Amino acid sequence: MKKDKPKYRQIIDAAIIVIAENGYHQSQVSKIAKQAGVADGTIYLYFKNKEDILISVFEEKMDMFADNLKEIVKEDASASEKLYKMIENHFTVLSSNHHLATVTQLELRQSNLALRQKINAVLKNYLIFLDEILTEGIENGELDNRIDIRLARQMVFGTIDETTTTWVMNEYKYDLVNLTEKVHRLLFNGLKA
Amino acid sequence: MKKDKPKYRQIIDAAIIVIAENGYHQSQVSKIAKQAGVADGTIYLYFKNKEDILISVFEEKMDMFADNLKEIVKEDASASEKLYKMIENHFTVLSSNHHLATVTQLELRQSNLALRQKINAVLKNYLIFLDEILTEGIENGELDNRIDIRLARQMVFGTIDETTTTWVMNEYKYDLVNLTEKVHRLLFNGLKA
Amino acid sequence: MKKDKPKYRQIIDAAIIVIAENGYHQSQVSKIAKQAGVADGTIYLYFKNKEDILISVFEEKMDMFADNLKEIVKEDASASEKLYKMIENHFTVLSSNHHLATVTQLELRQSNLALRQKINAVLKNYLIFLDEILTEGIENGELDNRIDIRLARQMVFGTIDETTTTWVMNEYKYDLVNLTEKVHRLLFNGLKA
Amino acid sequence: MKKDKPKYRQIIDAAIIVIAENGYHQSQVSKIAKQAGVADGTIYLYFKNKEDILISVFEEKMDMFADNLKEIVKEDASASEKLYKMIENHFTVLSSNHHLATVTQLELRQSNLALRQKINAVLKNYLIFLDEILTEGIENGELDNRIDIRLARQMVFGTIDETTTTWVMNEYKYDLVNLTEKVHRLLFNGLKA
DNA sequence: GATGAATGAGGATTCATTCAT
DNA sequence: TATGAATGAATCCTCATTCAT
Repeated sequence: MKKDKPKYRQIIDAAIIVIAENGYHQSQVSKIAKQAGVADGTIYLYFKNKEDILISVFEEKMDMFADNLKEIVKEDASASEKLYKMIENHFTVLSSNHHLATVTQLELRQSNLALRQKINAVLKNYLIFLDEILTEGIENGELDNRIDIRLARQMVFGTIDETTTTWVMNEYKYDLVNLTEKVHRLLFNGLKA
Repeated sequence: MKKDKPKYRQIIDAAIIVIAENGYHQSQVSKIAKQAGVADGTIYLYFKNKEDILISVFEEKMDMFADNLKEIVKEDASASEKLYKMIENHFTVLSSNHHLATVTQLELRQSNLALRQKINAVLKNYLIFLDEILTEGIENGELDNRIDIRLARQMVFGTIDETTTTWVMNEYKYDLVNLTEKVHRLLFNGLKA
Repeated sequence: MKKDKPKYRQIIDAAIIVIAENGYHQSQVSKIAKQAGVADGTIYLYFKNKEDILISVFEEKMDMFADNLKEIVKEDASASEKLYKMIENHFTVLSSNHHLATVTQLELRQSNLALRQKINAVLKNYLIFLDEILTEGIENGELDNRIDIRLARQMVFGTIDETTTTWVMNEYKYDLVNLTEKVHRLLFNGLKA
Repeated sequence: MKKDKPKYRQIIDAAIIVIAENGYHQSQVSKIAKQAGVADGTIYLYFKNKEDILISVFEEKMDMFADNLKEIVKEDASASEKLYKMIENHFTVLSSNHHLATVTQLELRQSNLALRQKINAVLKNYLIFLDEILTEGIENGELDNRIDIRLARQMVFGTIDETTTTWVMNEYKYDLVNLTEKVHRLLFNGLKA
């Protein structure tokens, strides 16, 4: 499996650094190769093309979010608590890796539509778990049963995403994790029964 | 004033059509010129460069949103009603112009960071009016005085934006304006006292 | 018409020189542009792509052969005389332009199959006139009526071509036109009644 | 001797198959290695470089032609008969191996000049025997003593070659060996006393 | 003001060859 | 002998912008 070889991760990590530091349009394959300490051609032993590197960056990192979220969903807790943990996890992961935050919130969005659609497919995994939290909350009477799951998901994701993007655009100059409680309150108030 | 000359608007309108139909990365200056019925060089008599065309597209159209919103804010109505009208206006304008919706929600986001930052500056105008609604609502006791205005604004804008983008990505196949009430309820519940 | 503009011919002529002097595989577009005294991009205002330059080189020059041959065919002369003039014309044109001879006999044959097939299509024009000479000669009893036109054409063209290629590979060190008479005798003996 | 080891022939045979099926420009060393069932690196234990493989392909197969021709020359027969057998042999060998015919008539000609010059050196062996037939024929009065041996050789070889190439380009859809008699008549008529 | 021909910088990708194992 | 992962040089084409007319 290519993904288990050390060079695969080396290149993924190099891509995040290069994109964060140079911007999407200034991240040539040769720059990524240099940062990864491999030859240009080596990139193509592990990735089909440049786009494939970018999708892989997203997949690898999104899996981390999804895995964490999966754990959270499994826990024995209220929907409110799970939502809280989800927001906290999202903010914590990105707070601890500014490069990754820049890449996901700003740079990757400059990619073409085809790539963005693939990225959205990856996002689906994440949103499935969010849907579970919402469904569960409605069933146990904690959330308003008149809410439309799809819209609710868009509110939650849109708010988290917009909050994170604003934080990145303000160059991380305030503490993102500190906002968890307020964001949670806004969102939960909107959803609760 | 260049903006008042007919060719200025011709080019702006051509740009929206070309970008919506061909995608951001396939919208060469020569294509826009052809659609506008002018020579390539003429573009540069009205716009500094290509980026300037795109910013102007956004400015022109955003002004329409902002102007509408300004009227809404001035009305004698509750914060809830104003929020409702704002969402409704946003959805109505984009519903009536799919080209414009595609351009603002998908295509323009593929532009580089510099352009996106300028677009954000334009957005500020819009968000200022949103802030007014929120501030007013807090002052008259309609909204929870513990809410953080900035976060609230991000929730409102993030939700509207995410909802619109999802609608565009689903190729307008359901009615966006119909969602106004549900979106309003979700948001207002999150904000109310 | 692009073909009538001076830059079109400038580029064609530059291509012949560059290919003859550097070989097919060392004839980069930028080299041709430099030789032609235009920018790289200008090439693409006149030619679809690199292959199109090469096909055009062949077309332009082959037309010269075909035009001359057309005149010869029209003359009031025996098949033997027409064949003689055809060989003489072929040898004379290439003798007077060593660059062109190198390009058609050696370099252009290194191109890929697709290009060679297009070149063959161009050759058809030339061979049609050759067929006319042969048919006429059979009809007036000058040539053996048992000959297969297609094979005869292949003998004539194959011999002329092989003779020319050998001359180019020997670096033009003997006089090609001087061989006309001997080549004509060999071929005509093979064909005559 | 490397040539006697089984892998040497394996690689030669693999090269013919790969080139015939994929075309010269799509016949990467790795593809030939795979077809031969060896590792890429192994190729370089038997051949100096890629060009060396191609020359060897030609050498091996040309030797077959030359060996056959040698036998023909030795026979006690007229020049006319020997010429007939030579043409017949040439057509028969290539008719029975379409892969080889495609490779020698079309694909190998796409190689660079250096390779083609080496191929010509290999051809010399073949042409020496042809020269012998011609010299003998002149000496015994069968052929016209005014013919130029070099030109005669070019006519014979050019005609055979052009006939074969046309047959390959027409995708072997008629019988090449059937043309022997007609080709022989054309050529011999050109040469006879 | 208007034109459109000309410019030229910039980058993803392939593949023959090597060499440590 | 045999392997195959790694190397890195090399090039066609696009398109925003200019400027002579």
